[in-house]
Amino acid sequence: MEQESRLAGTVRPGGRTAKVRAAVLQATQDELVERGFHGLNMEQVAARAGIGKTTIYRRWGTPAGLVTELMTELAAQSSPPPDTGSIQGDLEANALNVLGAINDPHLGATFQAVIAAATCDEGAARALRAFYGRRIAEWAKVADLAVARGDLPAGTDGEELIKAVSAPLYYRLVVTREPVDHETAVRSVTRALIAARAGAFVTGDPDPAGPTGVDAEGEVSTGPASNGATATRTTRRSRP
Amino acid sequence: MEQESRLAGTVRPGGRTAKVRAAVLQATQDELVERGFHGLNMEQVAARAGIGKTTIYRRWGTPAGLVTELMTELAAQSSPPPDTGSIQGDLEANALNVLGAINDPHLGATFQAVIAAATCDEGAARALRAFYGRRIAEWAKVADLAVARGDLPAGTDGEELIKAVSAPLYYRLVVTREPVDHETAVRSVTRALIAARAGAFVTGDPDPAGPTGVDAEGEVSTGPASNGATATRTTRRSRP
DNA sequence: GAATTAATGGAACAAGAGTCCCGTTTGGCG
DNA sequence: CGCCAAACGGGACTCTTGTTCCATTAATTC
Repeated sequence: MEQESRLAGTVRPGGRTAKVRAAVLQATQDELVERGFHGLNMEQVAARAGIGKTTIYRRWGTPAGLVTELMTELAAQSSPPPDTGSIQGDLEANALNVLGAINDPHLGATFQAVIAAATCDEGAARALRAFYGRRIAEWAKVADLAVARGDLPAGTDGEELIKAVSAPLYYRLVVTREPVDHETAVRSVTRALIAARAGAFVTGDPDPAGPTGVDAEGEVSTGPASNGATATRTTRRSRP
Repeated sequence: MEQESRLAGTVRPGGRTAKVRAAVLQATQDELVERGFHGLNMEQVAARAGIGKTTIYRRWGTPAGLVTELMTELAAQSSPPPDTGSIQGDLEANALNVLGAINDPHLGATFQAVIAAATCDEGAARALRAFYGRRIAEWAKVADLAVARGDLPAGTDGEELIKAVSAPLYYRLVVTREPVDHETAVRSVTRALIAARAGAFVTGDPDPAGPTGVDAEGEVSTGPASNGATATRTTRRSRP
């Protein structure tokens, strides 16, 4: 079950351990590309890495553990946001960065694996949150710069904006499972930017554009039943 | 939660078979809520449903198979979009519908399970695409109505708009794994609507607002390989 | 470069998941 | 009502997955 799971060369970072780790992570990634997360097999990974399976179990415990460390590893390699000088350019850089990651065979497989792992393993979920928390916070800076330049309304929530740019891409990757292409990425930027310029990302202000006012307070309750805002509703209960 | 779901396609839709099916799907859902997808155990489901495990294996084969059928079942129960009379109200109804599904213990667990299953099982992936394809197409009609009323620019792509409203919610559910609340839903509507009114969802027109022109092709590079539009999905079946 | 000790590897072992066989039950139909 | 085919159930069986034990290897320390 739960092993020591001492992460990356904690105690003895010496050459052998590091080599084992590298070989295992590499094998894990290759296996993910070929068979996906659910096909990830500890014994198979061990064989591929040329490592005894005892070692794999001892250090990583489960497939989710392997994937979690792989994600941690990738997190360390993520590129910092460039400052292209325009918020448009920066957001596009972000979108294309995500696009590239999603469509890269290795990275795409890894992300999907971690997402899958996170639905069942708390460690993977933490790694995922940590990764995106950091990444989003980092990219949010470009929005702050834009605000400082006067390119965006004061008070714009940078993190929300970055999320808004990325969301449609991941949504397609994971939920609707459509191919995600360059145009999707660019459009996502355009749409988010329009909303941002209109002040829709200003903190604590859900109702920026007068006529588009949100009257909210529909309150949801009843399971999946729809329950909106204005006018008539055909409230229908689906089966809980 | 006694579902009398009878949907078959089976050769013998008679009483016993249907009861077995209902019991198994119910047990599956309960197990998903308690243990998640990766904890889904065929033997456990069989025991809980009071059904021989041979039957489970024979009819559904794998955990992914169980989850896939569960999703198909839920798809049949999804509620149709209301026509609230305003695009704002309709989109909010959609967002709250999604919100309710995500936050419902049973539905939320099921969605996450199917999403996880879809990353490795082609059947689950198909079911997922089918479900959202239908759902989105159905809700897209409210956008068409809005266009007819003059509430939205002519040529607005309804499906894209619906996706834009849902994406941030699923993104939070699956990727950043933050709680998804009412405000998130409402803001998602606001933002999408602003972009829609500005024409950002008009088909084949990625550059509606002049000054917000997209110069694209900046190409990002760094870190994760960037890659124009190569949609490589690596899904693979588990076992027969 | 010898001692010390963490880390690894291999093989046997235990647990469980998935399959198979075959007898029993049930629904459809004349 | 009685027959037949389809579906179910139980239990034995097999193969995969995960664990344990202990000898071996190699990094660190002095």
